[in-house]
Amino acid sequence: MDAEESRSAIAYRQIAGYIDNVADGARLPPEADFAEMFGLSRASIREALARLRAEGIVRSRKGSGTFAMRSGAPEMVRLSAISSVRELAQWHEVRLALESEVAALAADRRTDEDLARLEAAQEALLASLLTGRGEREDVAFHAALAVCAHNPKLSDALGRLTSHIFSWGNLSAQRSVLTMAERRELIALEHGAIVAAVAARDGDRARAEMRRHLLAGRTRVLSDLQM
Amino acid sequence: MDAEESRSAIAYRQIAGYIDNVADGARLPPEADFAEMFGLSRASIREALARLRAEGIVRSRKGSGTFAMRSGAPEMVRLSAISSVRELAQWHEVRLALESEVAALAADRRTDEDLARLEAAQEALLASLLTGRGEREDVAFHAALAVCAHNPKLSDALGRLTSHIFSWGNLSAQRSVLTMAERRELIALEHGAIVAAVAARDGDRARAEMRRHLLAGRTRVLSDLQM
DNA sequence: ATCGGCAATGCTGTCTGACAGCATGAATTT
DNA sequence: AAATTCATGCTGTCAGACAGCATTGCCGAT
Repeated sequence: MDAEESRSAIAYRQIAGYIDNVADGARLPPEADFAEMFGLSRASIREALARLRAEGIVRSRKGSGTFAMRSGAPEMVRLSAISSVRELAQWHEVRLALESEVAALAADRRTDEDLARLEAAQEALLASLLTGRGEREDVAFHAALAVCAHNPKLSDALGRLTSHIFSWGNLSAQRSVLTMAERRELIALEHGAIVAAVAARDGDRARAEMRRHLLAGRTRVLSDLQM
Repeated sequence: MDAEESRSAIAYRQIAGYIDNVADGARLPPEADFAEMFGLSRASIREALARLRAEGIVRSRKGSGTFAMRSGAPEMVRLSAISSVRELAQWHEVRLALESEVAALAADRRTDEDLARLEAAQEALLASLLTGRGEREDVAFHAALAVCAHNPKLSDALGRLTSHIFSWGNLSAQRSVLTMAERRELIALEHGAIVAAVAARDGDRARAEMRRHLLAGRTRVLSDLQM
């Protein structure tokens, strides 16, 4: 089910959960206690705390202790590093939410020029899949769709999120269970359905097709990871 | 007066400087080499690397090495001050995307305790609407719903976004075209439909009801603004 | 009794040494 | 030449130890 989560990731999750049930500014248990609590070494605890420190969730003072900083109210949503399959799945759900809305808005608001650019992006993607993995062209397709939605905030957030998720996949082993031909056919089909819905200005259908596309992609990725 | 810089801070500065002079995606020297270079222990190097990992500047792969990720966007999106109705509408669309997905996931994944908390939040909201504007309770209701979705990334992003939007529009509720009684009735109706869908574990209906709720709210706010 | 200093204790920061397990490239075999 | 095995390098993790800062609480001086 869950591909082995690293020990420091376990520590991170546990400590984050601990902080959720604690007052703002409260002092956390010593690292040694956390280590004993979770059955991990102090090194793993420190690894997790280093991440929490970097995220502003926690603050450590030498000789004094580590303190929860829940009111660290950053004015932005941070894309913290993805360190487990679980986190990848969570970000993927955020992407699904944004991208399906983008598809619907794109169908409602697209101009004819928008549609032309979208179709061009789709053709470029299919062409590049004959020779390479077409990863960049896939991103370009989704970017072209985002433009159609005419909502800069939404497309900006989605763009950063997508590249964040892709950067994880870049460094992980790219061993797909699909052949290039199968992959190309699937993308042609799924993207094609989205383009058709956008062309028909059918927002609900565009949303549904995008959901199908992303959910299918998630299934493919997860089955790859379980090989 | 030099407040002694911690060793891990030195390591962080040095490694960050090293990364600046290196290509994107390049492989960094092994931790042991960094340690020898800077005259520090591997523990301090790892402490610095943990921070760089959390910031998305580097990524480590077990058995392979640590790699520079200069293009890693550290933040999802900056919630800059809303300075126009157009921007408000754009953020509202982002919220709509996230919140409707949250509603669907909440219906799929809620536990019985989640549901109890959600219903309690709804009752608290209705009670507070008898005396005040119930703004804080409204936020609490949506927060309770976000908990049901069991996706920290998604609920965190949504929470920040919602408070951002609310910080702008807190005056809109004051000069509303609706009487308090009308407002209460509408919220009872719309929230009640969402709660019912979550209780029935009907994700699609929860999504639809949330969309309706937010779209109705947008219409109300915009009509207020045009008064 | 109050206040100032002082020792004891607890905690984080850092160091050292070691080992497991994954990834990669080289050597070897077919 | 291709496939397989093997050797090596690197990160992740563990264990134990010590330095130095903060805080607590005791003790003595006034």
